[in-house]
Amino acid sequence: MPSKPAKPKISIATRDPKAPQASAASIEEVARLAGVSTATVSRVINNVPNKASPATRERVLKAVETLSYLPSRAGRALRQQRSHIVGVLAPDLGNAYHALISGSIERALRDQGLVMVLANTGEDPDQQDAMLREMRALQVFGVVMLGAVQSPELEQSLKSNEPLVFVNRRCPYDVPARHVGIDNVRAASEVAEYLFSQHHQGAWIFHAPLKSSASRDRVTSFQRRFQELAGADCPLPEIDVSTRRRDSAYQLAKTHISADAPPRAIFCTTDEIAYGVARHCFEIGLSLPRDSTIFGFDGNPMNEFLAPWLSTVRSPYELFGPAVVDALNAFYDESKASGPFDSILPFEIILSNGLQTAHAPAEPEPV
Amino acid sequence: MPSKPAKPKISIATRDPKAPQASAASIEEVARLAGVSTATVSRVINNVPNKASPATRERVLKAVETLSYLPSRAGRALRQQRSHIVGVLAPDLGNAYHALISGSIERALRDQGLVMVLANTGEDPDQQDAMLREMRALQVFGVVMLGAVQSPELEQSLKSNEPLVFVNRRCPYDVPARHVGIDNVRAASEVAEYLFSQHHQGAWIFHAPLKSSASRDRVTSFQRRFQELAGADCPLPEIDVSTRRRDSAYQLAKTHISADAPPRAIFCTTDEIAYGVARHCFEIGLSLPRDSTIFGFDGNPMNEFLAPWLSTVRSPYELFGPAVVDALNAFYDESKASGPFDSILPFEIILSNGLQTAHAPAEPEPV
DNA sequence: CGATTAAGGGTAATCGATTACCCTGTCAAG
DNA sequence: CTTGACAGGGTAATCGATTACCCTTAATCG
Repeated sequence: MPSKPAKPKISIATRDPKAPQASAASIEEVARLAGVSTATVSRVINNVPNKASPATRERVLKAVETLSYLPSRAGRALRQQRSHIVGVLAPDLGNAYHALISGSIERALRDQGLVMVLANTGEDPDQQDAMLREMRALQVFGVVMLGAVQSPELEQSLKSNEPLVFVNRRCPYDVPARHVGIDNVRAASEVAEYLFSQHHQGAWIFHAPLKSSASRDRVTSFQRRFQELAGADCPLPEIDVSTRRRDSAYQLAKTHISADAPPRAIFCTTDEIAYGVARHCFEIGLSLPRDSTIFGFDGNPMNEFLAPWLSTVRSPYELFGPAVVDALNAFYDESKASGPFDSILPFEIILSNGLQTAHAPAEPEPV
Repeated sequence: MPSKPAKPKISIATRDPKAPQASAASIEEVARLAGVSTATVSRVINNVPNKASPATRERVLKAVETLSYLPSRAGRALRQQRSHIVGVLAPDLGNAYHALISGSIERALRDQGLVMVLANTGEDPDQQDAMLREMRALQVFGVVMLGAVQSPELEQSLKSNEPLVFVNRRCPYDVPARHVGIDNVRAASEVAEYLFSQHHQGAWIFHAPLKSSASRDRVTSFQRRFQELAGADCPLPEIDVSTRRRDSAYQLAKTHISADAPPRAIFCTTDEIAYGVARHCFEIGLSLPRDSTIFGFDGNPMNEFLAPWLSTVRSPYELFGPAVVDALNAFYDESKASGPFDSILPFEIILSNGLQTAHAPAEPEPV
């Protein structure tokens, strides 16, 4: 055999663009091949007990194998009035925190035979509403709200008791609703204790919009604990980064932080905000964490590589998926229907272990 | 009116966990309310021309509004043998590059009224196969392969001419297949030119597995161009990071790079790999980019904030979504069915503009 | 032995849309 | 006046599953 370039090990006949989509086998064909009715095939596939003898079962499974039969999701959903799809509504996949949690949720769903429809909502009520309607049209198994905002359809969904799980941020309406997240109050309190132990003088706070319960909890708990320790008149300047984006934080840091009197301690309610603040700090010649201790929230795994100067509260990303799936299943399990509505996951305080300094950017070199 | 705590502005009656899911209105009810047949309702909804007088149209739309009718996706999919779902198979949502591209694709799909099912495949052929089967069962509108690997079901999908679009990495089989990505060959060649202009002595290469066409193109093109400029005997040590993860790159950098003779130029085939290599460089006391020029690929937008020392080839994230949607639509458009199979997007060379140094990590401080 | 009960399995209704096919007017061209 | 063409709209088949209901057989119980 002459040696050939080996990259595509298996070669396929050239695709015929006009080849008809060989329509997949239906339950009818399986039934015919196995010599039983479609009812029996359905029962075998769905493991209905006492409805098929071992011999029949075997014949059906053999036919399924032969035809490589896959039940049509549409047929099933139409009849059962329920699909195996779970919608995940996330503010922004560009945010590592949301992307990681979505990833964790997807893996956990897959283990249950469910699939994830993922949508960016941009924290926009209209987009959130459009997607909630879409989820209804899909008759989803459940909806996961990663960073919900108030919106009419969300209200509607709550009223009709649709299977809804809120992640991280709690439900923006005052009704009982399932929730998965960390204990932001305790975490922020521990951060306050740590920062107080390092810098008794006070700390600056850069926070995301307070419409989010997570941001609120983090800010108020931090303030309360710090003032408990340092006295009520302790300065805790509060800067509202009106988005949750690093560039907004960067711009705000520019107007608030100057090299002559930099804050010795900075508490940011998310890592993203910390990145923006830190960028400015580096650009005015500060050295972190020597000149300022900066604390974030979320614990992006990338920090170890790119932001060793950042202390943060790490969320247990991999636990979110299973917890969300449990919360969804509870909607269909009579016995758990009124179980606990909150799933509080453990967090971890990560202290900066790297001393990293930056100088002002040089002029870009010409190509 | 007495002032009340204002957080949840709208209050909802306590949810009744046993409330029946008020089943949504069907096309039948709309037809009854409008006094027409379901056929007419369907035609109005789908804008079939010359099938409804303006008056009828109006009545139907009014009924749709009144009942807040939403067509069942399952009913539609069952009849049309095609859903409005697009599957996106990505190796890992924890990778910012994949997350950003998925986000862009989702937005573009939404603009077309399509929804995205997203799945992590972990570059595992078995998981990829399971998801490809799932996509068939869902009768998806199309499948987007972000980082495809060879697998039996993929072969099968290609053979049956399913609507498949490969992103970034080309199809791992040697058949015509639609592809969206940047011109890796040209990009790597330009990187080689730049690195040569800075450091004629040569460069080290850290690369992801060469099973990926993107990695192959980047490595071979870089080598070819650098050797054209520097001579064939120019040293270009090549280190295979067998995963595409930053921690693997970090470990390999540890065994290959020492402080006494660090490489003056390092070419990494992805930003993630560059992060791992850079971490080691920082830890042994190097200053980047002063001591080494390090080049990545992908252009994570976070670099501006967290890795200003990194030069990189930036992918136009926001262009991926529309390009992918175009490629998918081409499968259903007779006139475009045999159009160009490749959509090559522009890239941008980003040169490091920050000088940032790191010292070895300090002992973690006790809590 | 008769009456129950459980196992095994078939028949056909059902879910909610789309669409092929058919029918009725109207109007303009020839 | 006849003939088409076209607008407007209804009837019913169809997509592929699940499942309520029914039937037969065999085993069990008193």
